[in-house]
Amino acid sequence: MPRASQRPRLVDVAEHAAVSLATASRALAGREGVSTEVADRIRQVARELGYVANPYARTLASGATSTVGLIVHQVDDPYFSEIAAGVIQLASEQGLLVQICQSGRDPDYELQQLRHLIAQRVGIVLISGSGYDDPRMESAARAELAAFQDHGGRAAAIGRHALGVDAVLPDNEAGGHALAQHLMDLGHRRIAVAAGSAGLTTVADRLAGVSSALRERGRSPADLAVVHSDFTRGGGRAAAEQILNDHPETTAIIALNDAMAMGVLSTLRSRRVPVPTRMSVVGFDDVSVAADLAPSLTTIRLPMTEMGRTALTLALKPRTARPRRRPTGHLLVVRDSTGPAPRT
Amino acid sequence: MPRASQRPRLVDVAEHAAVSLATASRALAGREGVSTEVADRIRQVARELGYVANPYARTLASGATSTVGLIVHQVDDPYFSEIAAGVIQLASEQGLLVQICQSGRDPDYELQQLRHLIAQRVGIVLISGSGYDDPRMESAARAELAAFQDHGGRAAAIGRHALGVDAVLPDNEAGGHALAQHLMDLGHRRIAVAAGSAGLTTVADRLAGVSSALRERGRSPADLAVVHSDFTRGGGRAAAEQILNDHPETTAIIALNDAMAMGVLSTLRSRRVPVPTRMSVVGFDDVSVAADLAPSLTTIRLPMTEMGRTALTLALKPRTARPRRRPTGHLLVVRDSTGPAPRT
DNA sequence: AGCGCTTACGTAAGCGCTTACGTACCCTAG
DNA sequence: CTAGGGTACGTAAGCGCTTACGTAAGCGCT
Repeated sequence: MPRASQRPRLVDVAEHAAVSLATASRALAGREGVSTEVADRIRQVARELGYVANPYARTLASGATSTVGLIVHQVDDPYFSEIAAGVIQLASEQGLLVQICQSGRDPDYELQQLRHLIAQRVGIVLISGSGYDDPRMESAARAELAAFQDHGGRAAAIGRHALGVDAVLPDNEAGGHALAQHLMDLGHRRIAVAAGSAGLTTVADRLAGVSSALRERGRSPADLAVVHSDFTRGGGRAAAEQILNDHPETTAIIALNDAMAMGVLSTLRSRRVPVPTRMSVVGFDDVSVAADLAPSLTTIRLPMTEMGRTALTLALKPRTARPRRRPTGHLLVVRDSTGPAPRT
Repeated sequence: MPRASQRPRLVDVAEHAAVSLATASRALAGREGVSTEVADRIRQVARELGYVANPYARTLASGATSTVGLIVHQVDDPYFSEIAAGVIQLASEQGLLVQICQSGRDPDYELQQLRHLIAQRVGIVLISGSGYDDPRMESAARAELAAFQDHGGRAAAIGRHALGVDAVLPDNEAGGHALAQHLMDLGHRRIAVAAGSAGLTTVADRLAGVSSALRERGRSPADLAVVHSDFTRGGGRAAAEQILNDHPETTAIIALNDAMAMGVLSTLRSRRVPVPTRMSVVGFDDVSVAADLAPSLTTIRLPMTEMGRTALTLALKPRTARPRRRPTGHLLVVRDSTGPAPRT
């Protein structure tokens, strides 16, 4: 078979520089044992020839990959695309490539994608999105990741815990707490929650924060109407419909992410419910459009892009005995979608 | 050196099936020259062992990569994230992996990313986003892609022409035309355009459509105020400010993409300019949030996700003598951001 | 002077696959 | 019964790199 590519190879560089393959390799890798003089010559030749190492050969020989696999639920969901942007930014700065996969919010498919990425020999796996309450699924993923890391891979989770790997985690509970407090401060007593799928840990955590805030003020959790749907705009619309129908006394809706909040706002608009005068709405995440909605959305800001970068940073460091947790800051951003509770 | 990975190799499969390496390879690749009986046995063994081919070794040996490189301006821009979603979907169905790069709307950096992807030996390059009017840049990219394709690579462009590769292209001119016509039908006479960077072909094309529509109705292009900024929300805000200040007679703003339209709406809201009663606004692309804005946005719908899929489909087909062009449909979607021109 | 140590480089053995080519076998035709 | 040709499989040569190990030269030391 003829050579597949016409690109210059390491031997070409070595020949031009009149050294051996090994020396050329060492020089370009910046490793010890090459005099600065020779190393400079080799680098010079490589530049002139436009030499770029073949990553396939390199990986095959060394066993060390330089590509990172990123699993998100959906890239066209702003929450995930902002995370992806952060990961890609940092990866690009580090000369790494990012292979991206969509799980479509399906735990089975996600596990399959994870296996696929590992089989493809990526060096780093980043997995984002909420975890699932399904213990079978989580332990399968955990086992897969553990085996992966035992063979020298590195993994980190974004916004997700309990996988036995390093994680960058927002304080979902505190965020939920802050939202509920904000609404209670405004005098709201009948609060409804538009929640994502019941099986998600993120949902459970954010909800727990909301409940605890109510409890602290002596409210009964029974005062809280929780409607489960899914973490999409469509899910938000559905949840809002149900809230309006089943809990007409509601004066404030906590959507557990911004996508749902957008759906909620959309339904309220079409049902001619004025926001915030008749109904306050809050979201969670602060995706970049949140500020441009009408009314602009009160929400909890998470630094998604930074979370992506941090996760990759964690994964680039050597593994520690116990998985690390990097908390992320969060911030209540008050905008125009919340206001005082209407007089009854 | 010890073996890098503990994963089963092809030799393991071959041994367990009591055949040679070559036969095992042939059987798993589904190539000729293996009796069905033996092939079945090999596949069976492979399954039992959980064998997955090492893509690095495979690529090194065969020279044929199975990863596609995708260049976008920014993944957290909904236009691009929807395209990316389409590409990733189809790639995943085909067992391909997607390596994604952000050019950050910088032609130099984009060229660099392109070179990097090619150096990384991806098999397919998809490049999206507008082209640049800079002939030096475009011809450098074109040359790079031509060389890449001559060495067996495949490339396709999304929403971008003149690169000498297959392209899936919306009819930007017709879209611009339709928007202008829609506004004129509503009685608008003083129309302003919030355009992206002047150097982009997409901007030129969409603008040309707008101008031609005006000309057909006997309007002078001088009636059209064109403000250049960039294709982001911030750019839309800036453009809107300038339009309000310098062209107060304007009753309708054509934003040349939805991101800018969102910025325009945001500025109008803060300046208390009612939409559409005092000012109509249209966008271009129909990103998924466009329908959820307040007011919902009149815009031209482009099938971004499908465009991503189509581009990959094109790239998976053998190259033709002349680059193919796949037009995409477009559709004027009338929503609440446009209305009759106010009486003067 | 001779010893060992370090330094700088070369040699060559893989990494796990694909594939050109060689070989054994069986079938059919002459 | 043998030549010719097809089929099924094995052998081995790479793909372009990394790296363990070998070697030769230079150094200081006793």
